[in-house]
Order: sequence, then structure tokens, then C-alpha cells
Amino acid sequence: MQNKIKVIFFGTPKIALKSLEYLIKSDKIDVLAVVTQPDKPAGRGHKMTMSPIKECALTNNLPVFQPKSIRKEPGIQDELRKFEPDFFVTFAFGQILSQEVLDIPKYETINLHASLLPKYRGANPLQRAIIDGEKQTGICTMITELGLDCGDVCLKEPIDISDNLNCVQLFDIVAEKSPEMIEKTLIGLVEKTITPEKQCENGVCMANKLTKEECKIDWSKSAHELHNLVRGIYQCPSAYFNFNDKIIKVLETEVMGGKGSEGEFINISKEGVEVACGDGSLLLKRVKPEGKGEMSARDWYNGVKNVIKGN
RNA sequence: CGCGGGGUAGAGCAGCCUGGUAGCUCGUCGGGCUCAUAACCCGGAGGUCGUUGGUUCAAAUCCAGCCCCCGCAA
Repeated sequence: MQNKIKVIFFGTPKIALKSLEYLIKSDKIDVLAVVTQPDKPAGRGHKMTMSPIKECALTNNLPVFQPKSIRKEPGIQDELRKFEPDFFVTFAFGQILSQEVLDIPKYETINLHASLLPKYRGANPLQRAIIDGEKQTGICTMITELGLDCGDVCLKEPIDISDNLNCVQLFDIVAEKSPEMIEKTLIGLVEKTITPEKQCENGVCMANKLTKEECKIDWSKSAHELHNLVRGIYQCPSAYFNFNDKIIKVLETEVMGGKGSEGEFINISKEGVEVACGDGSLLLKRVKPEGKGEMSARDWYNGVKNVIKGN
């Protein structure tokens, strides 16, 4: 290949960071600019915080654009057009593009989506796949079209989900595998060795945003379902239940076969606290009570016993 | 100045309001019981109560400052 492929990278959270870094270092790709979400007040104290992608762009002296909504800001669109990019690359950007935006690059806009399309289109594909107990998910690169994750698929790579894999581990796997897939897709499209394929419309399902209600543990559900929920939303934002008016986040569990009334602590052991569910029981191994750090469920119970006695 | 919880033995907590011998569960060490045990019984070690200063005859406890950890919200 004679010339580097000129791209503008659209992304926001950490999962896309390795991809951006990789493309910047690549000798086949030239990253011209970065588009990311505006800085926002975040965290305790509401300090203004920039996205991980912006930080990376700044340290690499790349121009950064932060539209509130790229669709509604023709000024920024014009700026991007001036770079004469070959491609736009989007990865967890967090905004919907418009046709005017899609028309800017010489070739296409490609998007990376972490599911085996057409399954799990939308906001939370990784977490949804685990919550649903899927044994496999994957990563797709695709041609971006106006609908949500509905464009033709370029490359597809499956990822197995083992029984105890949590979403943070899965994020890491996706973050790790994505960079090369993006590069391959770009090169493949330029050299016409990749033919994008239409998605089969039969298997479409959506990965909707998680609601707060979904994150609360309902002990009438089966131990399997709850185990999947716990690992599916591990640390972000974590499944929880209430105890003594405190939120107790559950970080690690194991499915057991114990019996008892739903929500009852049926056994305390070195391994943790076993709680009866609608079907089977769930062994809580690691928890994080409100205001406290992460601890083993056994330690938590040791402390909480005191308070119950005191009441 | 977004709202809030917390820092006490290796771990998790109580005690603080109403100052006066620092306690509980677990772990650990030693001993006992037992065919055996992660179960039970007996005993031991282990804490300048985050830090600095103030009030007091006396501060984990009251007051002020500082450091650190975390939940909500965004």
C-alpha cells in the first residue's frame, strides 16, 4: 500500500482506548483527528472530566472535537471535511450520526460493535449477553448506516463466554481484540478483499440500557439468573440488595443447590454467605457494602452479626 | 462549593450522643473432645482507637484543622 489510510476516530470510553492507541502507532493508518463527547462534571465533587479518548488524543497532539451533538453542528462537520478523511471509525462514541456526517469520508464510516450481529444491537451488548446467559458473543466491524447497528458486516470474531466470566473481563477481551480488527477492516475495504455482508434480519435483538430496577437482586429469581446478573454488571454498576437500610453490592457469586425461603441466609461458611433463591441458592463470595470497600461475604457477615444482635 | 457514609487487634464490626479498666464475630497460636472435621469446648498472643492541635483531673468518646477510603447523583 502506498499511502496511509486517513481516518478520524470517534469514541469516548476506555474500551476504545487501545484501539485508538493502536491506530495512532500503526504505519498503515494515519489518525487525523479525534471526536469525543464533551467534558462533563463527573465523580465525587463534580469535577470536570475529559474522556479517556480525549486524554489520549491530547498526549498525541491530535486535534480534538467535542460536539454536543455532531448531527446538529455543521461547523464541526465542515472542520472534519477539511481533513479529507478516507474513513470515519466509530467505537462506543455515544452519539447518533446523520447522513451528512456519514457522507464526509471518501470511503465509508465503519463502526465496531461488541456482539455477533444481528444479535444485541444497541447500548449494552456485552453486559446483555452475559445477563442472558449466552455462551458466546463477539465483535463485529460494520459499515455504519443510519439505523442502530444495522449496517453490513465486514468482519466478525466470536468470543466464548465461560461460566464465571464477568463483564469487566469481557470488556478487556474486547478492548484487546478490537484494534487489529479495525485495522484489518480498513485495509480490507481499501483493497477490496472484504465484501460487507447484509445482516440477517431474523435474529435481530436489542441490547437495551440497564435500568436501576434490573440491578436490584430479586431473590425469587433462580440462582442461575442472579449469577448471570451479578457477573453481567460486575462493577458497572453492580447487582445489589438492601440490608439494614444499606446498599450491599454483590461482586462474586456461585450457584448452589440449597433450599430455604427466598432471601434467607441458609448457610455461613468460609466460602461465603449462602442465600436461598426462587430456584436453588446463591453463594455470595465477595460484596461491597455502601460506604465501605470490597470484602469477602464472610467478613461482611461477621461485622453485620454484631449490629443485628445490638438491635 | 452537588448529597452522604466511613477510618478502633491480621479481617469485618460495636463502643462515641450521656468523657472514667477498649468489646464482639472471624482468623491466628496452644491445649482438649472426636474415627474425623470446615463442628464443639478451654486458654493465649495481638490495639500509641487515621493524623495534628485544643478543652478537661481524665478523650476512641467533646471541639477545630489535615490526610485517606467509599456510596449516591451526574
